[in-house]
Amino acid sequence: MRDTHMHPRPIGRRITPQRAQNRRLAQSAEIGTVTRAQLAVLAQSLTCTGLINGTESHLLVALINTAPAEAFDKSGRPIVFKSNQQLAFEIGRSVGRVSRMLSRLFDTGLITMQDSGNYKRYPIRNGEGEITDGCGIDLRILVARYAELDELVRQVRSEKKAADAALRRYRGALRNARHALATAAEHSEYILGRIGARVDRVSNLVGVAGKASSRLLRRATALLEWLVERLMHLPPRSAEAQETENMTCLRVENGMHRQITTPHPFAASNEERRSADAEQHRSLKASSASKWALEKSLRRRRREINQPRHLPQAMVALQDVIRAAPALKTYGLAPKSWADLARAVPLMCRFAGISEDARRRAVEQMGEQQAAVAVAVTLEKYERQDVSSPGGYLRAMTDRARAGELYLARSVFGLAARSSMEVTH
DNA sequence: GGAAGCTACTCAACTGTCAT
DNA sequence: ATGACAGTTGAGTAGCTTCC
Repeated sequence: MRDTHMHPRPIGRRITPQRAQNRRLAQSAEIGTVTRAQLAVLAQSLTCTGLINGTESHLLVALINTAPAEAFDKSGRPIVFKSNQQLAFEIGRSVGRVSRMLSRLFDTGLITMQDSGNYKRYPIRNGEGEITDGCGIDLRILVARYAELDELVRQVRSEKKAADAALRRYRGALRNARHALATAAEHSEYILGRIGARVDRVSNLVGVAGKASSRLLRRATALLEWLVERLMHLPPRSAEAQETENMTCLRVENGMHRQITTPHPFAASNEERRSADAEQHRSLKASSASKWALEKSLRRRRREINQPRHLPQAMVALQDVIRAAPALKTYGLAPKSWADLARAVPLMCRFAGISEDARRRAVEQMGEQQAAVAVAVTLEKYERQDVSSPGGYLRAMTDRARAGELYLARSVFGLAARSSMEVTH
């Protein structure tokens, strides 16, 4: 049955819980802690985080530059009263597009807006003519979120750098491996064929290198480098050296590691060619057991990229978490992967009022993924008013995790069941 | 003649939908 | 992703009518 109280067409800019929350956040901003120039630089950098696109960034920069620099001083009020028409003219887009982009920026929490009855933007001044408030585009939320957004930009940049480095190193390793195969004369056709097949297999598993995850690339690189070293008759690396390259864990985690005990797996003597080949087969078999396991783990990793990773302790799917915590949707969060959910943790904590310290401890104790689930559960319970102190609730969960008594899956499935009951009734 | 009230119109903003 | 269009809102304003 249709709700007769609902207007068929909502009039004016919609006020969602998230927008209301953003307004509250804007009011808590400490003006004077960030300059206009800093915000302009940040606004230009935000495109790399995926929060906004280029046009939205352009509009945001235009808004920041519209407010006088003094508006960001301690006694200032960074509120913009420019019309959509003027903004559209300045950024070379239509008025309708500007209106929509402002809504998007409002949703993303990069601006807030206070509309007047007739949508006109105007300042409210005190007796001395100073602007104390106004109906317009409020930039205070940028000041409030500056540290968080700046950190996000830095993080994304460093991840990109690491990903680029992994890509370059993988391409180099693949080139080296193929070159080593082409120039290696001292091995039999059979051995070269087998190693060549393994190089091809690694290359196929990685697929388009530019689209592969940096973790997958690093593992593939390590495998290729190992194959080259075997072709070059280099002695196996010491455990310490491997550890410094963050490789040890790769072998330990598959649980099938066999340490290479033969220092020179490929004998060179012509007289002993036959037996050496046999030895090579054996040593390749033995020493490559761990590497073969590594290839298997590469395949597994590839599957994990497309499918949600299961929690080590509780088999919870991302969809279960989303069903369990409709508050995520309420706040405009729609994680498509575990990484998305982990990235949303600072924002969720902000919405729930969970302190930085509580969040850090949860991540340290549970790991990013499980902590993200715990924070989502806390946010949902806070939204349902089941808990009055979300920070305390999260700390209690962290303590239970430390004691090995945290069963997040139960909470997730319980909340999901409650949500589906509420939907059906 | 001036004040008050009514009406029609303009303006600036929003959203939904459709086409490109 | 973007622009265009239709339909909506309420404040502001101009012009007209009515009343004192």
